Amino acid sequence: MHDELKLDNQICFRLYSASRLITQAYTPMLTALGITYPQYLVLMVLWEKDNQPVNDIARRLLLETNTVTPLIQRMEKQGLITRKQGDKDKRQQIVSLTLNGKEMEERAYQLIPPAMLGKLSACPLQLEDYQNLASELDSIINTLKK
Amino acid sequence: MHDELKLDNQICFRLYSASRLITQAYTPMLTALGITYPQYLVLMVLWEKDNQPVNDIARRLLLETNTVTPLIQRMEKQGLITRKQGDKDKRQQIVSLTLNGKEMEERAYQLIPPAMLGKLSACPLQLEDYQNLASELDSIINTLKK
DNA sequence: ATATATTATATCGCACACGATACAATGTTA
DNA sequence: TAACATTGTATCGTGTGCGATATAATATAT
Repeated sequence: MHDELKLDNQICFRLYSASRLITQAYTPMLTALGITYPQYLVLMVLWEKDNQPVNDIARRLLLETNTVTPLIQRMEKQGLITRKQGDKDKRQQIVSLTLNGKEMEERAYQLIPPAMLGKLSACPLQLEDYQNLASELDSIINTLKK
Repeated sequence: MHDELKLDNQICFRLYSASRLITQAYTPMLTALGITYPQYLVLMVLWEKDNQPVNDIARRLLLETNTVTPLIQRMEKQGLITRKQGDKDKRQQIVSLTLNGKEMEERAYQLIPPAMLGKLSACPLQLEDYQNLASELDSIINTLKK
């Protein structure tokens, strides 16, 4: 038995588990808003800057466009965003928030941060630990992203 | 614009991205072995302890059995594992490694750790940082898991 | 200007994740 | 022991992720 192949020695398994568990923790609040976690990510991108082409959204989220295209198609059906062909570049599809999509920001702000604080209140990590964690994750992300 | 809803302030988005990127980094080696990352996780569980029921594998990976069942069905088709009904409890399906599944451990050991070391060689994190990261992720995992 | 290469998006196929549900085997209780 | 609850696995439906491919629009090069 090689120690390198033990589950408990794998950073990757920890990342995979932590990512799934924290997404699961978001789910009840997101369900109340009628959205999924990746849809929430797209909304956050658009709340920061509206009217972006698919490509920019995908790059911001480090996702492929063939993941984002069906995602925003579902969001369009749900009335959260609209799409229109770009003016300068007719290949682009510019994604814009609907009123519904814009109003969801305030509801998310009221709902999600306090609920997540509650869910992580039993976690022994301090503010400093979270900052370290963020910095370590950024190192890994920057090393591995194209 | 609420700071709490900025993508760059989200630990969850970092976890989600780091998890995807590091899984992507594994993919070329796993493809060479003919398996996926979740299948690799199941193999690691069985390399540590063979002949386990579906439920124990799922619990070890913090996954639901309705995720693991189709996963091991595909692995059975590929000849990596076999399933047989439990003796004491006939509801259980005991999952066992085939010779092929057993032999993959040595191939994985030769292939994966050195390749991952290479891919992360440009990462500025030191051994101590990885240990901190593991510990911080464990805190989050233990807080959120059932 | 035209042939060629690149880019932006979309479609398809496959493998997860997971909520909801079904069902048989086991445990529990009156 | 008969009725009921629980447990272990499986099935189904939906929504990602992503490799492979297609297509139209744009950029580049000759």
